[in-house]
Amino acid sequence: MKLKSTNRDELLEAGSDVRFRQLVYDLFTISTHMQSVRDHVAERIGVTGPQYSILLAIAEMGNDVGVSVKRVAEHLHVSGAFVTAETGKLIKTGYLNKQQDQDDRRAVRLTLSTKGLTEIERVLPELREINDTFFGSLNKPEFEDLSTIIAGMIGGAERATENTNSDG
Amino acid sequence: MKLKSTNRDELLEAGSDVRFRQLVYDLFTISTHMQSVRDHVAERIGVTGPQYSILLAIAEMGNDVGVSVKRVAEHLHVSGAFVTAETGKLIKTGYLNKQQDQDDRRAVRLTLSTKGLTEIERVLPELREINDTFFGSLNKPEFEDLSTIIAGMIGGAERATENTNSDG
DNA sequence: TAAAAATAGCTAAGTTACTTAGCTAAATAA
DNA sequence: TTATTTAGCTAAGTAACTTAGCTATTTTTA
Repeated sequence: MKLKSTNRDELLEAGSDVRFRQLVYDLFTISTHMQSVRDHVAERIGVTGPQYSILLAIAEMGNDVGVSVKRVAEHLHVSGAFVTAETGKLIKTGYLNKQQDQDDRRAVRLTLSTKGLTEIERVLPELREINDTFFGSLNKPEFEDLSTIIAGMIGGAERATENTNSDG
Repeated sequence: MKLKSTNRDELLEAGSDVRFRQLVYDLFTISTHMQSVRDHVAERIGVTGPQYSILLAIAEMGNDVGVSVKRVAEHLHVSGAFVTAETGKLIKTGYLNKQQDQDDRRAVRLTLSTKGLTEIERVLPELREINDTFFGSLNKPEFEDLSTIIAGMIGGAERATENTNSDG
């Protein structure tokens, strides 16, 4: 079976794309494991995986002022409706607070509650341990190379998927 | 907000894990885009994303002899039941063939049908174009570094998730 | 400045991609 | 030979989303 999934010489070895395909497969595998970690940590603090992502997004993007549903949705690459639904649950279970944005009264300011903050902090030591195992193979230059290379790929990844939705 | 999601000095910059967290976030983003590509290519040949993964797994793992449900499930990190269900649909729609394994009559040998093979090949030129955009930022040494680093991470990723299921 | 268009969020309804549990049949180990 | 394990299948359920359509605002434009 000849599959040859790239034309670029840079990604071929002696004309073969075997290493390239292995890379794609490995990236999938890593991503699966990253999801498992996230789900595990989420479970520890009593929320689902996606809910944990939402809590973290708010923590990272500005828990002081609060974050809109839209910003969370864009950050996580999910629909606004989904964020509305899940943040609703997180409010009901006491992890989040929500206020109307006084500058734009259509919008909303989501912030972590004390419970939300506490729980995120409570799980941090375990998260660090897991991450240190997960990324244990990386030394400093590898970490830096990987960061740089992966960050550099985002643009291409976006461009590659742009024309991928709905056209002929 | 101090989150600090790793203890390892190698992953910190001036004590901050900002770059590390960005890496984790970027890996998630890349993986989302990879999924989009897969779903798009799948749609082109008339199957769902997971079904396309199954077809590819069989193509890669040995379409000549045929592949068991179990091997496909392990390769894709999904349950056997799911592979049974999806391959059932792929047989009904004519992309796959299934025979009993004569050496182990509990087991099964899945192979691509002519249609399955043809469709995979028909979409290859477009897949190559997409991949070349997606991975367009990589030059040869970057590709090699990335492949090596990511491959090296698999073990740690597995170890990190091992104790992540069900224990206290 | 009034009307038109765009934007933020919410609700309802649906879909997809899975999983677990329990079964049968065959293979392997005790 | 019996007990255990393994491969696959079926049935039932669930989590994680999506789209479409609505209302209330805000922004644009004519």
